[in-house]
Parts: sequence; structure tokens; C-alpha cells
Amino acid sequence: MNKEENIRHSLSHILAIAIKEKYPDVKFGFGPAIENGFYYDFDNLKITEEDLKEIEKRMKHLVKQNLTFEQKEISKKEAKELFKEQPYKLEQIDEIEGETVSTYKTLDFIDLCAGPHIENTKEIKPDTFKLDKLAGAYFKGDEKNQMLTRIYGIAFESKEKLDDYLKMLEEAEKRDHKKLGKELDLFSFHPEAPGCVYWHPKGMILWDMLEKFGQNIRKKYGYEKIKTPQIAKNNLWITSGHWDHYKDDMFIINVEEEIYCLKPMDCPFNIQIFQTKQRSYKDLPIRYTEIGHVMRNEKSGELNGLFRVREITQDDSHVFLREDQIEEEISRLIQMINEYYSALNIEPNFFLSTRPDNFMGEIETWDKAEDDLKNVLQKHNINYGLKEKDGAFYGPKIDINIKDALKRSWQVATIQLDFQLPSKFKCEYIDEKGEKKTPVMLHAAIFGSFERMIGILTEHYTGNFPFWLAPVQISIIPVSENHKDYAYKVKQELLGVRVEVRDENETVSKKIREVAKSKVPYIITVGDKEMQNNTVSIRKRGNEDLGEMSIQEFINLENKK
RNA sequence: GCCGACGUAGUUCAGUGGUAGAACACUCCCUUGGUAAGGGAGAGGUCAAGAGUUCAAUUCUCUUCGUCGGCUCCA
Repeated sequence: MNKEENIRHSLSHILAIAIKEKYPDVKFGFGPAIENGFYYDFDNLKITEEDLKEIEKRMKHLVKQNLTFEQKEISKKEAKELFKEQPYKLEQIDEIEGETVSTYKTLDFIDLCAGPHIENTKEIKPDTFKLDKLAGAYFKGDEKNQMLTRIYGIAFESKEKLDDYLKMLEEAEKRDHKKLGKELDLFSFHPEAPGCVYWHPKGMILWDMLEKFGQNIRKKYGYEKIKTPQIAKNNLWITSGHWDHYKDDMFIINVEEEIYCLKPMDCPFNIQIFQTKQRSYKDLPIRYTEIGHVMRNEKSGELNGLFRVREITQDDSHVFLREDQIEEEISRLIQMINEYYSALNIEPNFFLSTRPDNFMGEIETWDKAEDDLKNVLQKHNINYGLKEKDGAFYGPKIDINIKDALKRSWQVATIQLDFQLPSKFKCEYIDEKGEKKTPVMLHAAIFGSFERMIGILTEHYTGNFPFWLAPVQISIIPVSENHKDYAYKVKQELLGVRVEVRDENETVSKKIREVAKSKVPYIITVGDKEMQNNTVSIRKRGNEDLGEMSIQEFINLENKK
């Protein structure tokens, strides 16, 4: 434990004291140190963000009193007597191992807490922390439990570090894809279709380029493109097991007294295509890829810009294979993922997600599947985190997460190893002995969804998309009316490049300003000089003047990269 | 879904219990231009929607919808 963490932990304790003074009847939950600060959960606390200011003031006052934290181990029996009015603390006492529990005392406030804390609040400078925001949070993170009121604070060792953090938040705001999406005219949302994206022409270029980029790589790895229905009868998902797990989150339509669903995922359809023929072991692996439009009724509070939508477009793949092909095929997928993300200049963070509580099938099968995934990760020397119990109900997964501007982690790519669905659907192939066998299935998405990926990329590049992705690649600004024709001539020579000619009746400065704000990679200016020399003057995004050159010189320059 | 904050012109935002404001964008006119805003005029709003309190509500209260930050969830 480092000092900063001790400070944060101690501040949560001080927060509890300040709250207790003003709201004597509160019940205390947990109050840990977290990244960038701390929080404390309270029950029976009705409070608004307005009140936080006063509490923060009181905390600063308390900190200045040079208060001490006295640690004391007491017996569980003693603790239960001490915390008899505190139901959440009593529950914690029962869960702590051993005969004694640790308490910390400051003034006359005693908290159940393993610590450690700093020794004295004089180690905390009042200008290094502040209360941040309010949130509801379920006790122990379980939806079935009571929702407590959580107060978040941010705290650092020094004012400089706090200021750096606040500055990072400010910068993150500028990178926010929801803001950039509006400014760069990429997409919009409307109240009539919450969680569904309206793609504008410029956003659609990003989409199309990414789709092409992805499909080219998929082709190279032997994937064949398919397309499957948007709605289907619910028995399909009863068979797959999704109905049991997710029916509340599916969009359901009644048609002629039957129940249809908007498809929430593509897998069963892929299986049905596999089943249209008798398959030989020699046919495997069969690799399908699909741009899958799936609809999931995500809870309203979970929607978040492009990161969490209800209408999701996955770059989905399903591979049917023999057991002896598992490692090789997963290796190929990892290779493919690395190829994608290195081209996008993004570092993928790998995770292994293991068997959830509501799993389908046999534990032995799961253990083997998890081992298979581990082996491949190790073979590729990949450092991966563990997401325990976070697998799909039909199989464990390798997930790839990427952080947004606010450093929140979002799952993008996923590789899922599935022994369950093929057998649920009685999928089979004929092996070399002429016997029927059930294939294994891999589910994989590389972007995850186009929506989320475009959100992530927008924040990653702060809207400064690389040349190949930029919706407008070059803006040509004619200096005056007389140079318009030449500007269009230059445009014609830049065949296959997304070029716009800014010939509206405005000053050059103004047009430069507008184009620069729209983050176009290159600005070409043409006037008398260029017309005479048959050249263009080029300015690169970021205000770098490349000077005058011929169009061919410019093309060579960009191609070299 | 839950907790909290927010919702005023196309956009970014002021503002008020008594006829609704700016900047940018838009339209028109002047200007024919050399690297981040040339000048002028005009148009544009049921102040998210609904209900209540009030002589009067964009402003106060409640409900609904939406957005954001968390929690939960994420096949």
C-alpha cells in the first residue's frame, strides 16, 4: 500500500465522520480507496449534489484538526455490540475471517476497517482532495441488495497531481466522441430512437472504410461472407438457450399468434447454414463472417453514446471446426486481431473470461475450453487479465478491451469457444471413420461493434482520423473566383481521394479556419502562383506548412507513408 | 431499471414569476480575397412534453421523455 492510497482510505473515513455529524441516522456501507480517490456508501441518506459542497468544507475543516487514526483489534463479539445499529457493518463482520476485526477510531467515531490509514490528518493537505459526485450503488455490487447512496471523492498526494487529473478530465471532454460526432457531423441521436444511431454522410464514410478494411483481412484469413434474417421465431432462441437467459432483453413481436424476436445475436442462423449440407471433417474449419445487425433492449440507464447502443452492428464471425483444430484456429484469430489493431494503432488489452454461474453444459468441458484459451494466450506471450465468471453462458471467452478518453475500459473484440450451441442444435459432421461428430464453434468479433469501434477510434484520434479513414481527406481552397476552375482540375487529378473544393464566397482565412476545425488531413490552397506553376500549396493538419509542390510530388509523399 | 445532474434558436451558451437574448451557423446584399472569423441586413424559439400552484409559469411543484456521470447488466 502506498501513501496515496492511505490518504484516500483515510479521507473516506473523514467523509464518514462529516456525514455522521450532519446526518446522525445514516447506516454505513463500504468506504474504500479507489483509483484517483475514494468513496463511501451510506444508507438512509437523502442528499443532493448541492449538499456536497458543505460536506467537503466540513471535511477540510476536520483534516486541519490534526486528527489521529487509532487502530484497534477487537473481538467479533465486541464488534457486533459496537456496530449493533449498523446492519451493513454486522454483515461485514460475519464475513471477515478470524476471531478479531480491525477498527479505526478518530474523535469519537469508530469504523470497521482493515486499514491502513495514515497516522494523522496533518499528512493531508486540504487542497489535494474534493468531493466529486453522487451515485446510487447496490450493497456489495448486487442488484438484489439495497441501493445505497455513494459519495465519490477525488484525492491525490499533492495539489499538482490533483490538478493534472482535473486537466486530464478537461482534455477528455474535448475527445468525447459524442461531442466530436456533432462537431464533425458524423452521427446523431434522436429521442424517438434511443440507443439507435443516425449515421450522417461523413460518419458513413468512416463506417464503410472500416468495413472494407475488416472484410479484406477477413478474406485473407479464409472467411466467407453471409447474411442472415433480422427476425425469427422465438423457438430458435429457446433451442440455443438465449431465451432463458435474455428474453427480457429481447425485442419481441407477436405475428399471427406466434412469437417472433428481432435477432439479438447471429449464432443460431450461422448454425442453420452449416446444417444445410452434410459436412465432412475435410470441410472444416468452415469460417463465416457477417455484418450482423442485432437488437438488444439494453436498459435505458445503460445507454451511452456510441459505446452502448440498442441497435448493434457486429463484425461477427463463426467458425465450425474439429476439436484438433481449436488451438490453431484461435491462434489465427489472435493473429487477425493483432493485425487489425496494429493497423489502427491501438494497443489491445486481453482478458480471459471464465465460467459464469449460469453456465450451460459440463464443468469438465468448460475446464478444457478454458485451458485451450489459456494455452493459446500463453503461446502468443500475451499478458492477459482475468475476468472471473464473465464468460458467455455457452463458453469461455478471450475479450479485448480498449480504454476511452475517460480511461473507462470497453470490450471490443471477443473470441468465444463454444462446445454447447452446436450440440444444442444437433450440429454434426462425418469424421474419417464415417462416424457423426459434433463440431466445435468459435464466435468472434474483432471490432465488437461498428458503433463502439467508431466511438473508440474517434476518441483515440481526437477526431484526427488517419488519412485512409478521414471522411474528407483533402480540402482545396481557391484563393478567388478566378482559381475555381483550377481547383476543380486539381480535384480531378486526385482520383480516388475524397476531396472537397471550398469555393464558397468567403475569405481564405475563414475557409482555412473552418477546414482546420473539421480536422481535414490536408489543405490545398491554389491561387495565381500555383496556377502559373501548375502546383499546389499544401498545409498539413496540425498547422504544418509543406509549401508548394506538384500534384504528383504530393501523391508520392502520401503514398510513401 | 436504480441514484444524481442536466434539457432555452441548427450549434455553444446567457437569462427571467410579467412580450425571449448573444455568438457562431443559415438566407440575401456588398466585398474578389494568399493561410485560423471582411462588412451589413434578415430569418430563426409552444424555453423537451404534460399536469398543477398563481392574476400571470420558460422560471416554482409533480409526472413523463431524453441526455450525461455512477450502480447493475452487456449473449
